[in-house]
Amino acid sequence: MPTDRPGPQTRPTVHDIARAAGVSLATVDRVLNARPGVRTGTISRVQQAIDDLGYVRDAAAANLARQRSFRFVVLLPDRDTGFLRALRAEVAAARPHALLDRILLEQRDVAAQDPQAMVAMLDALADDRVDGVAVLAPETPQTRDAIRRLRATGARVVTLASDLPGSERDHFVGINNLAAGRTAGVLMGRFIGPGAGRVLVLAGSMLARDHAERRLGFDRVIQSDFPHLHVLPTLEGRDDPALIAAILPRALAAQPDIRGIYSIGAGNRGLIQSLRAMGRARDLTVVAHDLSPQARAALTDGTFDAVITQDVGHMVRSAIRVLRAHVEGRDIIAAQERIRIEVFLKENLP
Amino acid sequence: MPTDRPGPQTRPTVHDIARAAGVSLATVDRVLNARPGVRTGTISRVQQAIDDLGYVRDAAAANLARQRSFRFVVLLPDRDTGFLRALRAEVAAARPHALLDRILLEQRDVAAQDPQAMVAMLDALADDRVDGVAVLAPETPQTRDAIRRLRATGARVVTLASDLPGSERDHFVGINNLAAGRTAGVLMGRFIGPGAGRVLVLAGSMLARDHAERRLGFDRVIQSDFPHLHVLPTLEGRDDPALIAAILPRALAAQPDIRGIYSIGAGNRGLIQSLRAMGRARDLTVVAHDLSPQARAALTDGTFDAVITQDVGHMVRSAIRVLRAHVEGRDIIAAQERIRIEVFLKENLP
DNA sequence: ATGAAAGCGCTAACAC
DNA sequence: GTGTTAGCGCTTTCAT
Repeated sequence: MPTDRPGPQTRPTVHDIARAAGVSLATVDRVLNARPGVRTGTISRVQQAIDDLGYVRDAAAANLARQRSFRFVVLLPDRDTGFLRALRAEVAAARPHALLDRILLEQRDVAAQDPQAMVAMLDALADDRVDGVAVLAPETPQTRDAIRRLRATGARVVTLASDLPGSERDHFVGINNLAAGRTAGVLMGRFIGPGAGRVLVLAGSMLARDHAERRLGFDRVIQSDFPHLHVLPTLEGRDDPALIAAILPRALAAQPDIRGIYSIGAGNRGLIQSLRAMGRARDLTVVAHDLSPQARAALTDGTFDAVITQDVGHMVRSAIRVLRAHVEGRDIIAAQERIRIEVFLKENLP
Repeated sequence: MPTDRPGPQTRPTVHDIARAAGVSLATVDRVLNARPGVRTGTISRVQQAIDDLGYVRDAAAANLARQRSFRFVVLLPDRDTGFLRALRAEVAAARPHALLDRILLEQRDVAAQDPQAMVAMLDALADDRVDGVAVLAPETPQTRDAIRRLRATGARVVTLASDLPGSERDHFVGINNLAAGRTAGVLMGRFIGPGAGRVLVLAGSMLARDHAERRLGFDRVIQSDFPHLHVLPTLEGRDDPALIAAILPRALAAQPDIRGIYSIGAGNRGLIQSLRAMGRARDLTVVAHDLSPQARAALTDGTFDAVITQDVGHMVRSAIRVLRAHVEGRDIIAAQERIRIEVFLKENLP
């Protein structure tokens, strides 16, 4: 029962267009690339031939002839979290593959505690000749403006992990963090079950848009679907194991009926250490983000109950594909660039 | 703080190799493609030059010169389930993109109720000249052998969704179904909570390896982590809404303490209809597979509690990439071809 | 405004 | 065995 077989077709080439339109290759090329110096009448004749023959440009051949190469830069905060470490590793892993496609991939760390550093770096790239930039930056008016300036130079920009709406970036590579927070909320609510109680929320910093969005989604779900749970104000651990080890026991002691912890962002190492030290690893329901080696271990031994992740390798490859498509003026396959909210429990670890 | 910038390098070409080794382009090409007719000494001289210069072949240029085109065929059972419908749609959607890479993509439906049909089709393809085949077939010794015969003709084969170990297929495109079953089990166990009860399992047919593996993973997790739950023998609904509507109420009536239903495979339409008709849509914990429009609606209105999915678009694109890499003798990026077990709850629907 | 011709990196006849 | 040469489909000087 044959269903769908295309005939063995031979695609038309620029030669076919040239012959059909009665012009030379050069003219076809000018029309194809919307270059000036062609009479309107000629343009329409060529366009007609293109449409008639159903011509589709061979991108590989075009790139070969063009000898075009791309320079893409990935900008990351210079912190040392599991997530950023993984991101850097994936960028490094992607470099040789990118090189095969004539893409030079650089990665630079930007001082995270200095708000001006990122702006300075973006402005430097605007002067430098760079084709595309993938950036993970906190949401400030200054970074937004710097990205706008960078875009104005013709460079393409994607935001990574944490979006910067209003910055005129071309694309956001990451998960829907509101939905991720909702997912965390429903896992927390259903795992804790019917009894009332409080939930502690731990975050690196609320300046990052991704963290703020997760918190919002989490709160909304708990409020609407699990009203018997009470979510406490965010505890900012600044990804500092020592700080977390100091504030967490105090917070747990202050409220005796805490039944769950939602770890919104970086700082899992300190959280895990503290929980184990306090002997509270098993009785609390803990939902965290980012499947680092530490988080994986915590999931395995029951310290964590669920970990929500985004595939960092996918993000890096997607950022490269999207930047390239934008530079070449091609469409992207939206579904392929959708970064998934992945849920891991002890039982489905890969 | 610059971290990682490669210098603006120009890749060596075949010309550079030829010059360095003191041979002609043709000889370089012979060595590169392991073609016969080159003295051992010459081979090693060329190989030396390749290594010294760090030459990497430009795949795009090679394909252009080679004018090679690929014929890939996707073989699917001729049933009309949401999953297969989605798979067909994705194949159709991928066709134009594939064509840009000189890949002719065909899709054929094979009679599902006739065990010989698939074998006949595979053998027909073995005679036909086809470069790659992606197949979704039940696991029988006959299909295994037919795939082995097909592979022997030089065609590359990937199994889709349901694996056929021992068939010598090149690759399996799909999720780890044992892990998917485990995931379903833990969601079921944790959502139902501490009280004892029974769980009904509904499947299309246990002949399919993917379904059998899911069942196994599910049983194992329930047994080890939720021993207070008792899993009943599989109810085979054959994806027939009428049949399911007939057997489901009987099964539910026979055991009063059924608290959950695990729908392993096709047949969600009938399940949803029956649950609504019986008024049991809300009180039972239902975990199902494959996010069809019906399943999505059931999740939204609370009939389903969780749906486990594999991204069908990803599967199709992955199958094409993998087949092509195998035909061209290239490596695949394993992480990119990993099909994820996705978990959807009402709150994190995309 | 248009065309002829060379060439991108690689492959494949066909000579020698 | 090895080399010469003519492309693959497209772009790009440089003439006209």
